Amino acid sequence: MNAGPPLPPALPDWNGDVAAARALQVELARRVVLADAFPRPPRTLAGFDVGFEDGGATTRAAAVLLDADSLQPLEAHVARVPTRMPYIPGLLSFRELPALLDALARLSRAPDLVFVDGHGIAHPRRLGIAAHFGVATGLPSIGVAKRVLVGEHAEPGPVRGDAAPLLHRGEAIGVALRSKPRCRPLIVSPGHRVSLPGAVEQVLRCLTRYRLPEPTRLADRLASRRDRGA
DNA sequence: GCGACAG
DNA sequence: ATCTTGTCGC
Repeated sequence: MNAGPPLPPALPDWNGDVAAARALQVELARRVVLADAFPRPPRTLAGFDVGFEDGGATTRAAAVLLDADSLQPLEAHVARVPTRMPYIPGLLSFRELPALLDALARLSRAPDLVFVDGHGIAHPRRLGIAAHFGVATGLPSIGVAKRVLVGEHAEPGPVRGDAAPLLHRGEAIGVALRSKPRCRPLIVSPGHRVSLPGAVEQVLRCLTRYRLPEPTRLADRLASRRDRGA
């Protein structure tokens, strides 16, 4: 194996110490691998997203497993856990990861590639929720966010597939990708065991008629309560 | 000191 | 994220 140094505690109980949480992110970010290390092409994909109930007291996470070729869902699960921490920009993963891991455990098999709603390395310390999820589980992951957290980018062209690099402190940390005409671009960034070009390539492969790629779109519907049966 | 700020 | 109806546009 190639385990490398053991992982620092990924989810310490929240005690309000923002500085300590940030320091842990810097430590975990060192474990992120930005090279494509997943089955190519992948056979199964998984999409993850989080929502809240009871005025935020309960965190609800959705996990959807899909066939990579047909993009059809194979399994869908929802996990509910008590919310332990408030939302703090830059520390999102500490708040949402517990629920996501619970949802992941419900899948009957491990996916070849994971898509998480939120950023990968397009984060102040390069550890957005998708990257944290990847390092914590060892699974290849990609971050698909609807808005920028850090960095700047030019307006991408109007055609699906047009992209503009997201830059931060001289680094290309992601891409603003036009996934659908007349819609704000998605911010795609590598999570773990995926390169930036690889992340964009895989997201493009999952686009149909909507703004979000299928894995994240399906998880989004389950997590956000507007999953009107059928 | 004044904004910005994933979900 | 969530609170919320109808409405403008393709």
